[in-house]
Amino acid sequence: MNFSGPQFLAETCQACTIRNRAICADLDPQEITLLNSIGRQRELVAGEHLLWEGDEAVLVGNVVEGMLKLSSGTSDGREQIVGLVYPSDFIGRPFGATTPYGAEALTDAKVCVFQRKDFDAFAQEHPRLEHKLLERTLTELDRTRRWMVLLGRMDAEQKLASLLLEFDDRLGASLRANTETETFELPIGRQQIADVLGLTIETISRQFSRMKKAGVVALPSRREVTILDRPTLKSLAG
Amino acid sequence: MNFSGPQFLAETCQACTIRNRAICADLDPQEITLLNSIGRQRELVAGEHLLWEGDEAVLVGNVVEGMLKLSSGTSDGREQIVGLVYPSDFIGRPFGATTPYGAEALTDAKVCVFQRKDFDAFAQEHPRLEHKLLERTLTELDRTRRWMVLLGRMDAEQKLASLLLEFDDRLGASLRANTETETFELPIGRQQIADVLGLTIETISRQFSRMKKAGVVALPSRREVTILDRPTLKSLAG
DNA sequence: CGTCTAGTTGAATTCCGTCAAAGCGGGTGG
DNA sequence: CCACCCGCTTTGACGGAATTCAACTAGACG
Repeated sequence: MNFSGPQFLAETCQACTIRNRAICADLDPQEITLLNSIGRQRELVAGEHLLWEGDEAVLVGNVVEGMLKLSSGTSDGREQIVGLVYPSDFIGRPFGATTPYGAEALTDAKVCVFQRKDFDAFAQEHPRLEHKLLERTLTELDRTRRWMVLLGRMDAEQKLASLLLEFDDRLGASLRANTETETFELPIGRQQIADVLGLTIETISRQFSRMKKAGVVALPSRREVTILDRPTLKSLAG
Repeated sequence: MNFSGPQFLAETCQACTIRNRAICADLDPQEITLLNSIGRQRELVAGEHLLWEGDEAVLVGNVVEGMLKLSSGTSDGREQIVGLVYPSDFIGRPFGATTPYGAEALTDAKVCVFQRKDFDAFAQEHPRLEHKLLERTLTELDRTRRWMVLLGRMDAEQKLASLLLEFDDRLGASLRANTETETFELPIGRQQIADVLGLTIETISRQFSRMKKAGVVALPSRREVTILDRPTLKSLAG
């Protein structure tokens, strides 16, 4: 089955939920059609890899739905998550030989993918696209550097509080059960929270328990968090 | 005194030592002249700030000589260095409202600076420049993410060993006393090494002492390091 | 020669990691 | 429908690595 015909995908693009937030925003209809002709939608199930660390960089894309993690392994087999990728975020390494980190779906996900060399060529000829990509990359670099402060200078409590606030912010309306409550669904399990924050699963668990006992959050289920006392949570985040 | 006349700077650019490594490489003579007309050279003494964290982003530039650090402070007054900037590296935050971290000269330095809005406008009209900047930003993002693995998952010994190897690599010929020895000059003091690695000055000092005692490095002076046993140092870095 | 800053070293403490065991919950098969 | 199982999470006890606090030392500079 081949979905890469311009016709089919042009329609997909029109209906695309991230159409005006992703890097393809601002392209004119003709450019969109052209971009369509080189890309295709790909569905990932939770746990499926899109990119493997160290592989040749063959794919780039845009996340349409779901969440992915970017991660890098250490020599002793542990892992550090170096980025979380949300809908409308760009993924992959254009203009480079190898992918310096793996990308794995955390939830079922939908990604609009391109062969890197097709994308590179297209980008070179469409400065507006490159400009969007540049802005996005600069923003991502800022975010990554803020994260470095977290990894380098914060204790376990500050790290977890910060992450919960970030989830609450970035998942926003999309994954929140409804707009009235302060409850949201965690996109990742305890082990991966640990891998994001540079801690162990036991430390995460203990910090959750402490926050629960202190009445700052409630944990209706393993994958849900309710913020009971936002000001305190913010102060814990430092 | 005004150095911003096209004439003067056009000549400066021709003689620029980083001319073919920085983002201005690949521009044609006409573009260079134009770029000159909006930029100027600025000399910094060690310790001088080029950008303040949180300030409005007014400046961007290229480092010509010397080294700078990018850093972000924590609420309790400690600091995390989020990037080291070497000659030919780009510095500052184009297309953004505020500078998310401070930039301070570690050594006396020479920087080719532009008003951000002038640079933004120029970049928008010169896709080749934006492309260079994009490549550079992508590379910087990769480097930053590798650093996250270091901050999140390595112990003090691995962190310091990794940093020494990076210095040895990146300072290369430029700051190395001479090409035959394994000695190089540290661009930063103990406190700032600690701020790079997310550790304290005491821990850095102890790790240096351990490596010295183990015969892996020698420390001819506070600011010099000699690598005596590179294979072991590499294995310490993990 | 004294002062000042940067770095080193030591002792006590704290936080987090490690190891181990038990608890929970969702799914499957009897 | 229930019992069992498996993976994930929680909790506890302990040890170790890094921080903290504090005293001391080495150079640099007047």
